[in-house]
Amino acid sequence: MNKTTSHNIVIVDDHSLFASSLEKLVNSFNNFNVLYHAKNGRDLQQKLKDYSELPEIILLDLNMPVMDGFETMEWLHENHKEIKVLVLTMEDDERKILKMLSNGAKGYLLKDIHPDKLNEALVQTLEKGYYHSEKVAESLLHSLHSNDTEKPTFKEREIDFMKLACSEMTYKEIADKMNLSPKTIDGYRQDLFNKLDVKNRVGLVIYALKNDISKI
Amino acid sequence: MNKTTSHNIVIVDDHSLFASSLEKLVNSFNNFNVLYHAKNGRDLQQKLKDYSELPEIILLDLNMPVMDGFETMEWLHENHKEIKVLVLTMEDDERKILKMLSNGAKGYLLKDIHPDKLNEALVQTLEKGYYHSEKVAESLLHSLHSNDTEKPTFKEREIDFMKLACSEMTYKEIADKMNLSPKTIDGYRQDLFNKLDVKNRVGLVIYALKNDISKI
DNA sequence: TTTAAAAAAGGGTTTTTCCCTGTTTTCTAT
DNA sequence: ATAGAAAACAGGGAAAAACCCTTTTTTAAA
Repeated sequence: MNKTTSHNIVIVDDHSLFASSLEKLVNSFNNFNVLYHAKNGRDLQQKLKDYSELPEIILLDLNMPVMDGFETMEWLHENHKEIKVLVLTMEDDERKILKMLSNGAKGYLLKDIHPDKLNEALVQTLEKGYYHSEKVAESLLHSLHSNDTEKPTFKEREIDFMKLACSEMTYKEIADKMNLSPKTIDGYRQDLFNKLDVKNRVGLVIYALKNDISKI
Repeated sequence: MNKTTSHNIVIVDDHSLFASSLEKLVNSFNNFNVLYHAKNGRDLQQKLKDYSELPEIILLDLNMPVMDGFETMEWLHENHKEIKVLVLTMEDDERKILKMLSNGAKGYLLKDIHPDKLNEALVQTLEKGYYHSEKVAESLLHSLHSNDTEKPTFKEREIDFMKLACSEMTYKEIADKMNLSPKTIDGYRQDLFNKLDVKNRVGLVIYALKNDISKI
């Protein structure tokens, strides 16, 4: 492996064990080299300044403290359009995939993929400028005609509400916490009851727990 | 690094990207060598048979399809007591920690730890037979203290009621099903609220699920 | 700029839940 | 048998949840 021909990668992930492990893997690929990794978006901003060399590709996680993947993506799109970003996360939520891709991500990879796929993604991103797995393509198509009876899709705020509903809080308290009127919460509640075909709050709680929307 | 003095590790994790990455990391440690990785418990059973060499330490994830970490731990404890198991997961739930340790796990590590900690854990597990982080020690102590205060005892009918409360039935419907007056049910409800220190039915449901009184 | 859709609120009613306070029945131990 | 304790039953009233229908505000799109 010749260092002069190798392409620089940066990993952004708060799970340092994963990041360190991933670094070894990426370094083992032909012509790829991990410059450094950052714990979150803020950390990345600092390190992009501190290091003279810019990466060609950033592998970006979504769930991070301080500055998450969404914010980071927006900032990179504004300030470093030349860096190609591949999202690398466990979240296979359709909404999130679409959000990141429309914010300029060049690809969306799930953490349970085979290492060869990652290598392929990196190579293809350099060559073609993007990489889209079958899964992502599927999601995109699915989102176009999602009239089927499968898992309903939730809005961000609905998910927030469901999580809070899985607690001893009253709806009024939930409204306060979400900075919304109790009436708006009542609207979310009603929509969810209809959408999920449940009769009351306990039914909603059970649904949320069954589908890993909330954990106890 | 001398291969004859290096200790064999096996990784059990369905996230193949993480597993492959972790393999590189572990191989980079002094005197450790990853034999192979398995996608789940079933896969592990097969590979333990197929390979002539047994690992000294298994790094085990919890959330896996087909055969999860809990089942796998039980099986290993029955059939391969000589292999030391370190749980490596994202779940920091106290009950899961206790469950795995009482099933014979030699340590419990979170995936966001620093790589050095993993190295330390592996070394210590070989030397002392176990590795317990501060977090795990905390959980154990906490569970001991909470042992005295809690664990209320339930009557048969109270348990029946709790199970039914974890459904969309109203108290009236539960009363019908249990052949009791709604007011009697109201009495059970009240007693349980006081006994368990919960505010409302959702609190009761969460308690019942957490303590395996009811399953969903 | 008009239009349409989605999100957020409001008003008002019924049902369920919650909580306090009791009475009656059942069981059990002396 | 009988007092004491637990279990079952119950009334009244306040609060929360559930339900339904309408209106305003925000957002995105044509």
